[in-house]
Amino acid sequence: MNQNMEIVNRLRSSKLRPTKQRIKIAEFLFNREKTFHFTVENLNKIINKKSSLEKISLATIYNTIEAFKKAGHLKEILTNNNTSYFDTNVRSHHHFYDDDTNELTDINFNEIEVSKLPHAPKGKKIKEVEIIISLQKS
Amino acid sequence: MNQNMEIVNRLRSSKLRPTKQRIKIAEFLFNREKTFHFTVENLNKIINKKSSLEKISLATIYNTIEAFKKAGHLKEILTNNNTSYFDTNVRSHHHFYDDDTNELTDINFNEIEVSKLPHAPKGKKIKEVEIIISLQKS
DNA sequence: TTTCAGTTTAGAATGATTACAAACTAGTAT
DNA sequence: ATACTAGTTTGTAATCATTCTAAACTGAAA
Repeated sequence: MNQNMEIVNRLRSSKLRPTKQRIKIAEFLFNREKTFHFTVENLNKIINKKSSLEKISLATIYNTIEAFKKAGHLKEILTNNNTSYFDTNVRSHHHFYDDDTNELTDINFNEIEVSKLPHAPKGKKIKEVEIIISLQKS
Repeated sequence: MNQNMEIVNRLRSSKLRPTKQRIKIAEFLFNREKTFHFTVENLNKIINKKSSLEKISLATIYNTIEAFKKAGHLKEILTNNNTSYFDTNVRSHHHFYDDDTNELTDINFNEIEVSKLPHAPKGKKIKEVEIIISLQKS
């Protein structure tokens, strides 16, 4: 209950009650160096692998991911695959999407540059600019 | 069977047998001035509205849209909504996506500009660059 | 006019996600 | 400590989009 304090505080400051399920998922997702791309099904398999003592229900994983997303700890990535992908890197950045393998890769922020942006329609403002570069075999 | 010739030829030149279902859908989609954004469910409702004499099955609509997409007559648009959106405008262009209403709007090609692109990972080449600007109430 | 590969169809199957209602629990007040 | 309550978790059912399937149908070539 000590190396968890950082995670617990992170949850508290997002008004998320630090339950053991949320702590376990948050530790898994956020205590890592490289950013992590995943689907819910994906995460479920890892979190609930046989060795896990306390299983977390799929519904809770969905709830938690949704809560983390709303709190700004996760970013949802767009693909044309009918599955949601999430990214632990919430800073503005973009992605390669491999149509053949369904794999996502980050694009380094300094490798892409938008020099001109439209203005939003009236009554609206720009929330986010997302660029996906889809790849195919060359 | 005359104002259809353009559509029929379009289908033929894509190696798509011009069946009455495909002709009907193609006429609806491509005989218009402004570009059209839709989901399959969307299109199904319009094509099969009560007044339609000959209904087209949902499976056929899915098949047809897939065939048109493969032939390059439709473009699939990415959103984080778990539904596929299509666009009759296949020229390279980008979109606003309104998170509140799930509506897509074209961004005029001269209103956005990418000045720097990453190179594709080895073995891969860039198929498409897609930019989605998500909007929220201001 | 026959033939057959390509197409359509209704309905079943699948996969992702959301809804639900009962059981549980973190945190607060007593 | 104890009780309380709103917030959470859970298993399961329900929903929604999409794909599969196998039988019936049809455009167009011979």
